[in-house]
Amino acid sequence: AAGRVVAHLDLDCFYAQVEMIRNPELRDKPLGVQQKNLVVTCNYEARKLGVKKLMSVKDAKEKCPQLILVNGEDLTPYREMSYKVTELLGEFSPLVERLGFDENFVDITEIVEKRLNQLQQSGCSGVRVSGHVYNNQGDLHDTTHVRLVMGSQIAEELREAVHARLGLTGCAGVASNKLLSKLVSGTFKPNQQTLLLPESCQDLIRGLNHIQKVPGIGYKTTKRLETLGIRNVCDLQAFPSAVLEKEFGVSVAQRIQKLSYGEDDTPVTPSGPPQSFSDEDSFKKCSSEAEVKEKLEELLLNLLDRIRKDGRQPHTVRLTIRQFSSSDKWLNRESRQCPVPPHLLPRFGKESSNLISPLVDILMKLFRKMIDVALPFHLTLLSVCFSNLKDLPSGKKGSIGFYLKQMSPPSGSGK
DNA sequence: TGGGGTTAT
DNA sequence: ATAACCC
Repeated sequence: AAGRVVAHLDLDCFYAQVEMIRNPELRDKPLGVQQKNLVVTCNYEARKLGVKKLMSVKDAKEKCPQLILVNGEDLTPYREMSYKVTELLGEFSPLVERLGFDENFVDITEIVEKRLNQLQQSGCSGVRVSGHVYNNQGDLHDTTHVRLVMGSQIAEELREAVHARLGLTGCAGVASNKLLSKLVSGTFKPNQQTLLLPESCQDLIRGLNHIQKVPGIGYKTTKRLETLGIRNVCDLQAFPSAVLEKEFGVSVAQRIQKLSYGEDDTPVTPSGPPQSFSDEDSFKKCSSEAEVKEKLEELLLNLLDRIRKDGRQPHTVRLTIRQFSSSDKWLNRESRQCPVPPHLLPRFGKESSNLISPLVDILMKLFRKMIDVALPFHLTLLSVCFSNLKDLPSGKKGSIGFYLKQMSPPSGSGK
């Protein structure tokens, strides 16, 4: 087996791009997408003027008084466009894995092999690289690189297709695994692509000056690594594996140490349709049962609509809350879940009106498992999640379609 | 600090 | 059910 060829696609400031498509007047103006008190992303016009991702609205307006803000708390337009991108990529290869709404991995090994065979039969030679090459190291004519170089051409075609069919621009990285493709995709930033050849792998990974930049090493792990005196990728590479295993357990220790060498053997796993549907809202204060009920009804209305369009039945409901706490930073979420009563399941295909009140009752029971309503409480977030999604028990063979593709139901002939 | 997602334990 | 990770 010769290695894989993986492309990572990362759309440029995705929410802002979607908003500019929805309203082209915003095209050439500095635009930010706002959720509550945050500018969660912004277009490049705004970035030129000093606006950054996740900047507070206050700071952003100080930096850039002309900034136009659109509310992005309802993710529906972004979610829909996101799945269109994933579906489009699925036309090239069945191996497409989503990461958030704006990133996709595509395993393009099979496409490369097919083209390689055609190329060999037609006797052509010389394969041109598309886009940048990281560090410009390595011999592009080296036959050991031909598959990756062809991968760069395919990545170009993926980006072209996304632009031509959906009007979106983005970056791509091509490398021999997911980790490296993702790391390299960000090297040239808007709307460009970069190929990583094996010679430059160590430069790429060791060039990360903080370990938290390594995808898979998050906040908690970084803190614990720092306790061990590990601050950068080189430290982690050189650290004794036995000691690391004692701190993190064998599984985590081996995984993160391999990551530090740029090694990642996890396959590109097709995401398929979503595993869960959730809707949440945050607020300054919610302190009565009546308010909770109101909020839950709103969340449910949105969710039931999405589930109806999906067509599957959720067998589990979960309620998540965040309680106000002055000191605690971010860890303060609790949840309770329970099965959806089987007699409610058939109602999921239809109008939400018969489902909403029994579900609110269930959610309020879950709520009372966490909160003693006889005492004062102060919530800052409510979230409802449906999971454990199952296909409808249908007598017919064959599973449901791909992703959220909705075909209009067959007209007439309702028996 | 938003409003989502996933997998592992 | 929580904890970690990702965007």
